[in-house]
Amino acid sequence: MECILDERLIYEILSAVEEIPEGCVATYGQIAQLIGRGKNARHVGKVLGMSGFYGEYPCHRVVNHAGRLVPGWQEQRYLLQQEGIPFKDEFHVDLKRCRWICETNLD
DNA sequence: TCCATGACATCAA
DNA sequence: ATTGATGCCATGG
Repeated sequence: MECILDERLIYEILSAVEEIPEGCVATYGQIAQLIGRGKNARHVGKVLGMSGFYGEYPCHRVVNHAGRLVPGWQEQRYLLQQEGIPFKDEFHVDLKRCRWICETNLD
């Protein structure tokens, strides 16, 4: 298996994602900041895209800054609704109400 | 090294 | 809401 990204980065990202509590969602940028890499938001998405290869993670609880769901991944909406995540419309969650507030992130 | 790509972020129209 | 520009950083050709 060719290394896609630094093993450490992958570990940090997946660990952070695993911390997202049920009923909450986090943004890519938020996860990036959580692991001390605010600039690497894009890598978060990249890793999540292969998260299934590393194990099972609640990657459906990660959305972009606008609260938009992953383009092309229909099942995500279903999964989030099962957890009671509030939606603004078909493709956007209501970040104001379900954004994960993490102390590590608040500092 | 240069260029393209990506489940992104932020700001300006 | 949508589009474009810019920033960011790792990976791959």
